[in-house]
Amino acid sequence: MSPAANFSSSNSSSSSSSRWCPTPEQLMILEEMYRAGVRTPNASQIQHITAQLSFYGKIEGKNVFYWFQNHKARDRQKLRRKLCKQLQLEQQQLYHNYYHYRHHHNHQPLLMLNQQSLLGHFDQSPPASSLLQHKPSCHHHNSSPPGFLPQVRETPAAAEREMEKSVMNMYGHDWMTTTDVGPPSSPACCTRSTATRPLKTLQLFPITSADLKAEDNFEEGEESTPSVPTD
Amino acid sequence: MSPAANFSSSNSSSSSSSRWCPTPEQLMILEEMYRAGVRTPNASQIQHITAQLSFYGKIEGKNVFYWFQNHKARDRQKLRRKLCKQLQLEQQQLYHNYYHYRHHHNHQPLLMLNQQSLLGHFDQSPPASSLLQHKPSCHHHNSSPPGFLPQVRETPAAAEREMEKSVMNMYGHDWMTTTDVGPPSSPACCTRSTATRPLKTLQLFPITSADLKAEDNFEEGEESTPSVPTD
DNA sequence: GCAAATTAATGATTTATTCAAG
DNA sequence: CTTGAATAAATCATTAATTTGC
Repeated sequence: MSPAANFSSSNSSSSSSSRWCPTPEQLMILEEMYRAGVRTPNASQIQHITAQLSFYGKIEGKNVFYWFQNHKARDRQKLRRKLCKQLQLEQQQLYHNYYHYRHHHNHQPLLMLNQQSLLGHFDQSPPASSLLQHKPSCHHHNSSPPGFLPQVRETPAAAEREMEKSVMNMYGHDWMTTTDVGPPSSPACCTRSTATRPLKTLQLFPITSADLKAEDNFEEGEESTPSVPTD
Repeated sequence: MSPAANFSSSNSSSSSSSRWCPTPEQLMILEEMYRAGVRTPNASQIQHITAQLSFYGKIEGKNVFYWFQNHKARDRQKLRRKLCKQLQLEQQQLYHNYYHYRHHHNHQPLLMLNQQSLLGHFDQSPPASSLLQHKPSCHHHNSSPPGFLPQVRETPAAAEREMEKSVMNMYGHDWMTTTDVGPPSSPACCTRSTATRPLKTLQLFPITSADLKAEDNFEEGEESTPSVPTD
């Protein structure tokens, strides 16, 4: 019966599965609703939702209820942690970047560009583990409380200020107009016109949240994607 | 495709080119990074990337920023469209099955499960006819919510409050005991084997990390814990 | 073959949401 | 309840592909 509706509910007969296992369709719809604004549906809403979702697989009202509860909570949690991590990473990387930038001045055979190091400095390896030892609520400090930059002990005050600034104007679009890094010395191997380059000193850039994605995991879906372990 | 090694004019001498045109090398590197997991680089990361890419042609931080933004968005868009399509197809098939199963020649307004109507379904029953229209749009929200959906376009806070209240009602457990909203005869939900009789003292069933969302880490339960008060 | 015209991609802006801090 | 921070979604705009008439 209903081959089309053959969601792979792995618990048809096993009867051992004690918990609901949302089918992709259910999950997608739930997320869609969440995105649309549903946060804590009331009883009748839950009934509706459950009725609808039941077409895609076994489901009960409580599942829906809990799903929204959990999703909301985890969303919040995720965001909070993201902010924390981002700050720490940023501080750390700032130092690294400076170092790297100074250190990197050699020519690479076109297309070779040591992405390795670049990526290495980026999200791939979240050494945050060591930084985030204290899992408890990482208080974000908008204005950097005087005792919260333990990892940056090496970062000069200048860097700190830089960061502050860059973090500051994200949508002021200030960084956009003045942005332009001065390339070491372009070997002019560029295939494009690449006329002139203002060669300005680097300026502010948009702070764009953590790089380590913990939020798009839904769509990224790839088998071998690094997709950082989140934590 | 696109030898890309040709003078593409456009930007001859002055800055006539109004927008950045990535060189193949730059593009390649960017894509490599994206593949490697970089999604939303922060200020310092953008600095770094820009510095590196400037080796291959003129580029500014904002270009890098925008590139990642767009790439990510369009990637997601693509995937979403795919999912929608699939979902709709399944719905159609479901409907078809059901249609044949029950009324060989009658249009039955069975629960239609298209996202939009789903969202709107809280309010009123949507026209089932649209189900067979096979509309590939599947656009999320925007346009205008068909039904009402508490806060799709209204004051989120207000709606939130509304829902908060409803949560209280929830705890009446009424909906929980009612659980399993039996679909007409859902061709696929004949799995009422285990949960036919909802227990009053239900255990908590957090969303299980099905396949899409990899919620591997549940650290602090925080408010996510349903904790059904039981009054 | 080649440009004008048309369409598809994609860079750049704007707008709407979301959560949390004050 | 308001506001700040930071997107992600939607949209605008320009460049590259392509189609088409000559």
